[in-house]
Amino acid sequence: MRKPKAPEANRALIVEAAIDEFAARGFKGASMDAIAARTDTTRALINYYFGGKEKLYIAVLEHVYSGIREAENGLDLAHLPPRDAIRRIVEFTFGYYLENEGFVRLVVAENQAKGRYLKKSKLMRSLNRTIIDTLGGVIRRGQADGSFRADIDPTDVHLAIAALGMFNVTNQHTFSAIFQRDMGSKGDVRRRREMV
Amino acid sequence: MRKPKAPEANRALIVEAAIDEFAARGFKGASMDAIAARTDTTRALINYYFGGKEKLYIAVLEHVYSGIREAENGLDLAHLPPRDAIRRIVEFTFGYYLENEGFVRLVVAENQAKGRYLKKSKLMRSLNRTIIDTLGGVIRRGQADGSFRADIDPTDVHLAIAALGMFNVTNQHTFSAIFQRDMGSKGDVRRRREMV
DNA sequence: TTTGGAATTGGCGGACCTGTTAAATTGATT
DNA sequence: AATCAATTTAACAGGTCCGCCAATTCCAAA
Repeated sequence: MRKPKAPEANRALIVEAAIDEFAARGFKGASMDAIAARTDTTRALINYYFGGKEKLYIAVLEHVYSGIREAENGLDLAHLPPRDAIRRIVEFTFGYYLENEGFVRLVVAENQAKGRYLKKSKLMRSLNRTIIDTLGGVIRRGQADGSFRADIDPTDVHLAIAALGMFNVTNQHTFSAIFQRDMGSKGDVRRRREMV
Repeated sequence: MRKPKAPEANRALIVEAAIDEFAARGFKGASMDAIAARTDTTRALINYYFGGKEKLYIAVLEHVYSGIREAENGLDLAHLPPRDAIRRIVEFTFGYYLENEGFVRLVVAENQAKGRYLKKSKLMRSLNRTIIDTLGGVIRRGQADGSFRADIDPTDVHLAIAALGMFNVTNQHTFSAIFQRDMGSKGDVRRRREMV
């Protein structure tokens, strides 16, 4: 009793399952068998496809980073006044992190590994220039029409947006436990997004 | 050829080494043998002291949380005007995270574990009330003398301060790698602290 | 000096986990 | 129908890691 051949579908399934597993347990903590179980395949098959745990992890990393940058490119900010454009970027980012915990937790995992695997992927550098560019464009427009101060660095702005957005996801559990707040409740989330 | 008896000194050494190891590799990733090697002891001895990996991890958690809360209590804010007091809290927190990466990375690790171990420690709840109380006190004073708005929640303020401060440490590597910034350079760090 | 409990060590057993390899199976092509 | 490459499976070998136990050593008090 064999499964029918479905390599492409399997590849996609494996990547999705791997996102969850790596996000939940980090690189070392993740188990190839666990990923195989989630996809009704075997560890050997995954190795046949991706060539090992590390290669799979890097493939996952590239997949999720591509995902968020693509979504950002679809924001269509050109016709918005600078202040509204910034607000839109903030709300989008905050929401994206919330709906894609996998991405956020992978970034955390990758930092725990000191960025070791990210550095091995050439694809990354080109990929991530775009968010700074779009942010820079909006800021320049805002400076030209007087909405924004002159001494603003796009990378700094991105840092602030990312920091406040990620914290909500990454520190959910300790924050909830320590300060008796349900970080997940709908009302609170909306309020925090507004605050950012 | 045995080592002399030095249980108290050993206990302290082991906790320090465990902070580094757990911070660097997370709960599951950390190796008891690695901790033993750093302290010139053996895995069996550590188990004799702490009763297992999980108990040791919880002891470490309580140790580092006690550390930051004690330091916060020494801030002596009563004689400062509200705005200066807030600024002092921000600068202290930012600096403490930077100098105690171990603490920050342990918080990250604990969140990856969904706060499982933190919840097992009764000590935590009482410990962490203090930071919110001191912040609340400063904010009330500021609202009374008109420096601050009325609609401010101390927990929200703490969240913002913690988020921006932690991001610098936790996302150092991915941020540096992606945006070609050396997050560690002295000048940049000072500038970012001022920004917060 | 003896003794008893605390501290310390080495080693064993069991559980996981990963990468590989040889064999079995499938589906398309001839 | 036969063939052949692409998939898929089962099993093995090597490695790491943790908790436990029995034995040994240290120290202080009697």
